[in-house]
Formats: sequence, structure tokens, C-alpha cells
Amino acid sequence: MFVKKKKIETVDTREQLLETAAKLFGEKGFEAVSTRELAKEANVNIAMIAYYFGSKEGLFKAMIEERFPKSVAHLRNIQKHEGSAWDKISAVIDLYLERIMSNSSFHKLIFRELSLEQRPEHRDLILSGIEKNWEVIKTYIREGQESGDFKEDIDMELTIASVFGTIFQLINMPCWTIRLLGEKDEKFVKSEALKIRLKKHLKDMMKAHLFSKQYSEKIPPSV
Amino acid sequence: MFVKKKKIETVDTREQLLETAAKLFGEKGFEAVSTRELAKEANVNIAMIAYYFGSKEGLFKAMIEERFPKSVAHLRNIQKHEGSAWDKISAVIDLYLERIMSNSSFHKLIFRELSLEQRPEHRDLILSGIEKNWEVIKTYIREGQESGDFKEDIDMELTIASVFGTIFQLINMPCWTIRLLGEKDEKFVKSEALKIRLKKHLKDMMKAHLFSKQYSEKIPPSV
DNA sequence: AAAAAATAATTAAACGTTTGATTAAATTAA
DNA sequence: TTAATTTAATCAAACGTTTAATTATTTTTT
Repeated sequence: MFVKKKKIETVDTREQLLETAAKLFGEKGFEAVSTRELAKEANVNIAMIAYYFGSKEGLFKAMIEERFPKSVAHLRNIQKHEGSAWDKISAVIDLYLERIMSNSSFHKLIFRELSLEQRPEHRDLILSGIEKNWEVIKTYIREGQESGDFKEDIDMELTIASVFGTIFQLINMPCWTIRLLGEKDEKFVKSEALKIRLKKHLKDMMKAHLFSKQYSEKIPPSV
Repeated sequence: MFVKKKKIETVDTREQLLETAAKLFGEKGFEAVSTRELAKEANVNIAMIAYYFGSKEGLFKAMIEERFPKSVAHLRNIQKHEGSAWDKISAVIDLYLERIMSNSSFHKLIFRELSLEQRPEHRDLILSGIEKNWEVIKTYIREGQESGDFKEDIDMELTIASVFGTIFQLINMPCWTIRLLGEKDEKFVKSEALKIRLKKHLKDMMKAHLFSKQYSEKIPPSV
């Protein structure tokens, strides 16, 4: 035997399962994917699910627990950003869009999970992971208000809902987006073109929404 | 015999199944609900699903096909509204919020279906139902632009995405909303208080987003 | 109007299949 | 060898669906 299989291979098996789980659960939903289908797609024996994760649920949970922290952690780096409150908010929009668009099937899954009245444990895990990010955004809005740049009477929470809602609406429902924008190619949803267009729209809308009237001429042009 | 049982009884069985299907599929997702569970919840024999709808899929399809048209038909009434372009857009926001909030589990289901790569037939049905509404909104925005009230450089499609996205984000993921707003009661998501707050936020944001600078003082106060 | 026939609605039980999970044996790595 | 990993075979339970029998209602016949 020339090429001995190393232990690296076994890590691969585990990782293969996690990766395939993220993909298939994201596309079809947890219950719609059978362990056989998942194992086959991952080129792995069914029993490996039980071996590494105990159960199908265990695989699901592990996948979320391992991927989610990585997915949200990045936001913290924003705080080191310099510049005005608006610069920071602009950076948050950029960062979120990058993260979500490069990880869309996982994010689909995450937010579908929140819409279901199943598996409350997952909901708690997810929510406690993302609520920290809300606080960061709120801090920036307050910062802008204190400097007099932003309006005082902003509904901060619903503003956050609008930013995320806009992104999720477009990214989590590709067929909706394709139809709305009159595109032909399914892949447009993952394209740089949409990313740029979405960034511009969000920043334009948020600028108009956040800035006080008297400061409106000071607003920097978007992109 | 005083009260003869009429055929009305059998329509009840069918209707019971449709109603329960909308509720359970909305809460848990199609695959997560078994025919036994559904039949039990509807107080109906399992075989009735096959009898009236052919299959579980058939029940799902029938439920969407019968409910969805009613759900979109109401929207058409907007066109009869009088007043400025803004008045009409304001009316659209009001109407959508009323519709979606009073029918939230069905709308959850509709839009979860769009996020899944299952059952393309459903997606087509849903999308062709809602795309007419986009055109109505676009017409109003153009109307406002032609009268000089609205900005010219608005990304119309993504503006639509923002309106719907904001609503769906809050209504389709109740636990997210509860957490974001720091509420205790799960029922807040269906409350009049949220509806009013959401209307105000959406109108404020859209006003700032749509109106030209020189007309901003003309904008009527929201609510 | 009453009896008979036909149709529609409902039931409990069982169908074959697929599900997630487990086993015990085989293979590989250390 | 010993422990870790992978395999094919197997399990009971749950799945969606179908069945054959029964009850309820409507229609037809007399």
C-alpha cells in the first residue's frame, strides 16, 4: 500500500457531514432531509452520523453550534472601526452583506429555524448569538444622535428590523428576488451586482432615514 | 327527526382539514407534520385526507390554492383609493399590515415555501399571485415621481423589498421580534401596539426615503 | 309517501415503505 | 496488539396511503 489513509481522513468524514448538513438542511429543511440522503451526498456511511453526533438532531445541533459563533463573531471587529457614526453603520451594512451572501444557505437555515415553532433550544442559541449585534448597531445610532447628525425620534429597534429584513427578504428567498428584479439567472442572487445594488439602496435609505434635515447636505455620497 | 343532517357537514370536514393544515404547516413546516397528527388535531379520520385531497401534498396544494387568491384579492382594492401618491402608498402599507398580521401563520408558510428548494410548483403559484402587487406599488411611486414629490433616483424594486422585508422579519419570526423589542409576552407580535408602531416606522422611513428634499416640509405627519 | 336503489361520507384496520437508529463484524491506524 | 474508524445488515417505529366494511344522505322507483 502506497498511500496510507491518515487520521485526517476521519476528520474529513465529520466535516463532510457538517458541510452537507448545512447545505441540505438549508435547501430543504431539517425534516425533509433523510439520514440516508445526507450520508449519500456526503459520501459517508449512515452509521457515521450516530458515531460522530449521536443522532440526526445531534448533527443539526453540532452544525449550528460550530458554525454560528464563527458567523456572528466578526461583527465585534467593527467596533475598532474609526470614523463617524455613519461610517460605522455603513461598515456594518457592508460586513453583514458580505457575511450573509457568502453563507446564504446557512443563513436561510438559521432564520427558517426562527420562524418554526420547533426546537426552542436552537432558537435560544441563535437569538443569544445575534442580539449582541443589535446592541452594537444601537450604540452607533446613539452616537450619531449625540453628535447631532442623526434624528432623535428614530425607532431604533424597527430600524434594525428594516436593515436585516431587507437583506433576508432578498437573500433567503432567491426565487422572489429573481422575479422582483426580472432577472433570468438564478445565480444573480449570489452575484456581486446584487451585492453592490443592495449596499447602495440600504445606505441611501438609511441615510435619508437617520440623518437630521439640517445635516442632510453634509451626507457623503453612497459608494 | 327534527334536524336532518345536510351535506353541509361534509364540507365541514374538508374545511377542518384545510384550516388545521394552514395552522400546523405554518407552525412546524410541511414535512414535520404527520397525517395522523393533522387528522387528530382536525378531529377527522386520516383517510379523509386521501378522500378529499388525494394525498398530504394534495391537501397542502389545495390549501394554498384556495387561500392564497383570497389573500391577494383584497390588495387590488387599493387601486380605487383617492388622494396623492403618498396617500396611496400609505394605504398600501396599512392594508398589507392588516392582512399579514391577521393571517400570520399562513403567511409564514407562504414565505417559508419560497425559501425552500422544494415544490417549485408552489413557488410559481405564489409568485405569480404577488407580483401583481409589486406593479401597483411601482405605479404609485412613479406617480409621485411624475408629480415631483418623490425623488427620481429611487431603487424601486429594492424599496419594495424593504417594505415587505421589514414586515416579514417582524411577523414571521416572532421569537426574534420579542427578543429585539425586549417584550415578555409572545402575543405582542400579534398586538395592536406593534401594528401601530410598525405602521409609524414604515411610513416615517418611507417618507424620508421617497420624498425629494425640497418637498420634505410638505410631508404630512404620520399617524 | 314509502320503499328501494344509488351515491357520498366516514371508519378502523392494515398495507408496504421509509425513517432514524443500532448492531456486530471488518478494516484501518497507532 | 489495541483502539479508533468504517462497513453492511438489521431493527422497531413511524410514515403516507389504501382497503373493505359501515353509516348517512340523496335520488329513483313504485
